[in-house]
Amino acid sequence: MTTAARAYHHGDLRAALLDEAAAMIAEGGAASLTMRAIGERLGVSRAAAYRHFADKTALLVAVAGAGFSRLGSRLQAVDAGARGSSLERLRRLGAEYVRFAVENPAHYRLMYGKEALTREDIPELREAANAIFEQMVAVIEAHQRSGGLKRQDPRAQAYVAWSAVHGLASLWTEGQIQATDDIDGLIRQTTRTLLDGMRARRRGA
Amino acid sequence: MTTAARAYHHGDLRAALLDEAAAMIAEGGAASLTMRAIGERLGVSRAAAYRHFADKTALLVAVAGAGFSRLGSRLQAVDAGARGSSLERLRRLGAEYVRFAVENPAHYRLMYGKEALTREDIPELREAANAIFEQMVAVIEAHQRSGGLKRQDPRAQAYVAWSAVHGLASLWTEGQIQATDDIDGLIRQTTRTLLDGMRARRRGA
DNA sequence: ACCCGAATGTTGACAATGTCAACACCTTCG
DNA sequence: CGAAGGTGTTGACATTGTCAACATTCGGGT
Repeated sequence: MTTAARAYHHGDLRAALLDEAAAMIAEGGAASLTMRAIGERLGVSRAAAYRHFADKTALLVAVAGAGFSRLGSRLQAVDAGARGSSLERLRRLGAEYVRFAVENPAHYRLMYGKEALTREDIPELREAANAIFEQMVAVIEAHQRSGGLKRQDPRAQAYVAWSAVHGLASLWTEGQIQATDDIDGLIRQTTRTLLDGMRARRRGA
Repeated sequence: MTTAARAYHHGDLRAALLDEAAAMIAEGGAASLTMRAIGERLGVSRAAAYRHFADKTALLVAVAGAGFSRLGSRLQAVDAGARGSSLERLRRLGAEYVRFAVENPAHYRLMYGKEALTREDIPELREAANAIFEQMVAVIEAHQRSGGLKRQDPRAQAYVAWSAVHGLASLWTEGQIQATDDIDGLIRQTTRTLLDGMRARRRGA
């Protein structure tokens, strides 16, 4: 069966490829991942990977997909174990998003940067990214209902929120933010500013 | 002299290369730009470009650099011709930033996405990106003084603002935002929300 | 236990690409 | 006008993604 865990020649090449690919990307960026090199590192031949992935893009897509899963899980975990005020819970969620990127910069870049992959639309990744987005929409809708947030189109508001956290994550992973800066402080300030602009108010605009 | 406009064999290959490279990137992404293809399109041989750029990366860096210049000019122009309230002027500035990205998606990706280039740090681009950032810092400082914005570390506040606009720009250029969405509305909502979170208030935080 | 088809893995080969070296051409300047 | 250097060309090579042909191993049916 094509499912997954098997023990043939190598043991479980497919899983090993995913792991190694992620490792190589983390070490030297997506560019350093070559089909020949990954084979060598795993002690198989250059073409071995083609028995498990149609081409290099497919491998990268799979790695990115795994990243989306992990990110989704982390967000869900934080949301589940949330306590404190509505806004503070939201803030933690945003912070967790950025933290994922900070901890897995190369992986995050792969997930959201088309450049490494082909320029074609890859449905699998679009769906994975979309799932993350829908997660955000749902949370925001909930907090709108509970009165913490302004009542606006939840999708639009989710895009705004996503922009803020993705922007910070992206700037960081691209090395645009001076390394000397205090990223945790920045995460805090970004999420706070964002939510301050999104929260429901009694008076003025 | 190595300066610029000359009229040798080709005319002005260097400039032509920059133009054509930008065009190719806009058409088919950075991946579609190959040294051989650009030569062919310009009617020169594959190695001709090497008389003007050390390698492919150098060409890409130059193109990206030109992008930073254009972006800087646009921001400056908007800032110069600003009218309206302090916050509205800032908002327009942010909107212009995103609009640049929306109008030049591939170019913007090249400018801020390391992936297309080598993973090494390219001082020239770091400086160019930094110049844009400093521009933001200066504007934000000014608006803090004039009382429109909260008084916080201007650099940190600039990072927050940059995150918001870059995030939106980035999500858009990466195709993460459904094409059916109203990008102008989104730009407006994002910049408004951001500034609402950044602005000085009379009462409670 | 044995055989067969499918699943895996290997090697050889090819095309595309970045890049360098050797060579040719044109311009400018003394 | 001739030398020097700037500019462009061609030939060649290493790297890489990928496919085809071939080899090996696993699992199941007899």
